[in-house]
Amino acid sequence: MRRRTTPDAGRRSEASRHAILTAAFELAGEVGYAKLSVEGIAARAGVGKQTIYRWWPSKGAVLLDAFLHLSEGDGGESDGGESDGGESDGGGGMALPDTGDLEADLKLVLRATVDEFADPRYDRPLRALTIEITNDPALAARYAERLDGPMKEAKKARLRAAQEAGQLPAGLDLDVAVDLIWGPLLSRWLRRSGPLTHAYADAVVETALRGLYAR
Amino acid sequence: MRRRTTPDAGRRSEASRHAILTAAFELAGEVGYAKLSVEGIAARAGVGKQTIYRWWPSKGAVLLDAFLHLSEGDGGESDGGESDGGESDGGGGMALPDTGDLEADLKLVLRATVDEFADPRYDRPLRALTIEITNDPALAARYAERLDGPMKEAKKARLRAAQEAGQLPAGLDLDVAVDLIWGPLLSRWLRRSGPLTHAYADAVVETALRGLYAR
Amino acid sequence: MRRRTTPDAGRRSEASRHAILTAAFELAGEVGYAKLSVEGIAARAGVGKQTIYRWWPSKGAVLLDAFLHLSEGDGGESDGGESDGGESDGGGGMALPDTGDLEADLKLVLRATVDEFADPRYDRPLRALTIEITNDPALAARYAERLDGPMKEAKKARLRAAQEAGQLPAGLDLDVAVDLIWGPLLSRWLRRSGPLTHAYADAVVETALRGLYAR
Amino acid sequence: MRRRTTPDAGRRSEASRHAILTAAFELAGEVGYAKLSVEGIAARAGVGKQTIYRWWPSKGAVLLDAFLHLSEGDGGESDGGESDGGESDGGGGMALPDTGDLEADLKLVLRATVDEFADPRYDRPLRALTIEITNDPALAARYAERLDGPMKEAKKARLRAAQEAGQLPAGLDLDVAVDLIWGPLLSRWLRRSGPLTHAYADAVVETALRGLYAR
DNA sequence: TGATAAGCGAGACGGTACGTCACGTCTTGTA
DNA sequence: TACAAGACGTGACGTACCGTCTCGCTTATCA
Repeated sequence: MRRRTTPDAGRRSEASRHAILTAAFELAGEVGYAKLSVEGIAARAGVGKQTIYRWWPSKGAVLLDAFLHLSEGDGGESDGGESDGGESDGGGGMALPDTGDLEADLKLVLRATVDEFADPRYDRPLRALTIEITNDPALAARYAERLDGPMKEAKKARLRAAQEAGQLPAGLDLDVAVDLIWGPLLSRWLRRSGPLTHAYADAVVETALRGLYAR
Repeated sequence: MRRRTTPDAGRRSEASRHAILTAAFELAGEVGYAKLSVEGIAARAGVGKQTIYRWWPSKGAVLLDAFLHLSEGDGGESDGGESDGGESDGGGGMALPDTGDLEADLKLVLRATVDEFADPRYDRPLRALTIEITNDPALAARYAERLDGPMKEAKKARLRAAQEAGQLPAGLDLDVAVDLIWGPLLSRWLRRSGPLTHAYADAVVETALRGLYAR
Repeated sequence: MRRRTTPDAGRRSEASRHAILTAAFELAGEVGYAKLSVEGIAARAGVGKQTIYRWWPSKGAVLLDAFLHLSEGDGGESDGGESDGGESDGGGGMALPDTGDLEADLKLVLRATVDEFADPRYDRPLRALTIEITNDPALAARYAERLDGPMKEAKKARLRAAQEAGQLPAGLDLDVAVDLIWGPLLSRWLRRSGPLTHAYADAVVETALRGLYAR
Repeated sequence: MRRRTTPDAGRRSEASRHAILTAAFELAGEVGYAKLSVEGIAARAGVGKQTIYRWWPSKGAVLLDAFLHLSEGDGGESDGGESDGGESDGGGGMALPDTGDLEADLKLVLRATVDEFADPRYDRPLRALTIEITNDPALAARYAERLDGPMKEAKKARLRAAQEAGQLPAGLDLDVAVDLIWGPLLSRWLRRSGPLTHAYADAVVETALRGLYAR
């Protein structure tokens, strides 16, 4: 079901690739997931549909590459980098701020993410990508590897620094910790289950750090 | 010349309604969101497409009602409760277990949710519904009102009981607390960003209760 | 496939019947055959669809009765009936003009028919009826009996009068004669194969009377 | 964002075109006008509906091309003549028989047409086409140009030959003459207003030639 | 003179077909 | 050989009507 002969990447048109990724991201921002079509992307990019199908297995894969494209100078098929300081950018050599004040640093980052979610230009493409990932485990794996993974490493690195500074216990499971801080935001954003404000971001950070039991 | 008003619910066929909701839920479980079609639902339910379009504004609305239908004896357009002790069932007068041991109770509930997510029969319809909600604010609002809201109330009720028993501080923001406990699960489930196990559920509960700072 | 118990015509609503026939004729004139629907007729007449299906076997039957309705004071289910001096009106005891001058009389009648065909208010319903008849032999039979038959009798009566006056040969087949005079008009009208003018009507009459051979 | 211009006929699939025209004609013959659907034609032709809608503006246009297709080796969009010696075939370079005996020649042709009308395989498609033409002036124009026109020329050519041989008067309006001969047949066929026999054909020819007045 | 059954308006129902959109594949011609 | 262009078979969309089927609600006999 996939193309059988790997296309000659050497002949690949960089101009078309760039146009496609840009068009995909912009269209996702303008029309939303439901009306995002390969035909629309091809038309906006001034490209034949086949050029998309030749290089990407699905609409979601294009979208994922569009995010990768943004979060580096590019990076589509290169290596390395990824992701964001919020939910979509940052990555690679990217690191979370480290002023020594973990709580302040986390609030800064989460507030930035909240702002991102509030901008339809990012909110909609991000929702589109999230939906594709939700539906497609293969895409989710690639997302984890290329976008979320590096970002998660940056998050864990910041927590590990706090750990080493004695601000967090040595036995803390950093994967759980990261989920505890970023999971609430994500779930409220996706389901629109409540207002997504700086105050909420602050409250999540404070509560996650100190726990429900005590204050 | 066309009718604009709400159709006469008095003449509505209960048999068709039931068949549609059942078909929608089952099909979502069998074929997944991407291949879930109104035509497919109508065919499986033995119903004309128009009967779906007459009563529901979108595929997502059908799916939401299908969940409501499950979580009560029915209740599509009736009143009252709904929702679940995990993520999709439970509801109405439904309450979280209260043995006095908050941590154990929460672990029990989260483990049940984890199990639910592991069953494709629930995982897939739930993903489908989540995607629809992600795309459609109106549906999200109805979801919040009819399914998530009552569930959230049950969750907050359990936390409030703990608060009143002095196990949680009086000033705790219960909305944030609920997100802190259930958000991590949700985000890991949707993005498949890590294994979803009982151990993970336990770790989330423990960490959320005690906070990152201390162990 | 038709209703099994003859409805009680005694209880039949004359108001509804009238409204339906009027609506059918007017709608046919306004929207044309292609967009003429039973639902549309019912809506325009302020009548339930069932009331149409109860009394008529098809849309075409309604249309035929609408013409019958026009061509008498009414006459839908009564007897007698008949048609027109042109193509759609006239009828019952109706007779073609007889001034003694056959040629002039025929020209008068054919010119009137031409005028009728030029008025969309008659042209379109007439086309609609003709189409229904073309498709439905049973309807064609009823048309022949109720509308065209009486008209044809009137035409033949006029020709017979001429015959008796020695203007036409005794052996003339009047059915063929009628077709020869009215057929050309009909065919040019339906296929729009040429201009339909008074001059054309005159030429047809003259040529039919004298034949092609001689002038 | 949609294409408005004529699609690129250069890329058109001849196989699909042929299959569509054949299917349309056959289906019209089998199920009749009322049940002739674009979906049915597409299914029978093994073709997507869009391929029909891409190249034809209406069901009637397909049907017309199907007749054109038959009456030549093909000729859908090519040039040249077509049409029929009776009512649907013949055309182009086609000519009516000319033995020098006009009356006999015309009887021969009209009898052939009568036979054609008696065969459901031609009767039904012909009715379907006639209905479409009745409803659609644009289609009627194209019909006049491509099918009826060439046929009419052939008919007029035969009459002109008789004229030149002194069998018909020089001043005879050939358009009227053609209508006088073929109109009666057409109108009797469409409305089923009487038996359509060889005897009738003969009588029409004889009466048209000699006129009603004298014998 | 009141029950009773029909016709009636309304319109929901299971269907078929409409004409459109997008899918992913394939073909053609250009550079 | 990659590309733009776009036709193709496929299948779903959401809408319009089909003809059938209840629902109350008149209304007009007939017990």
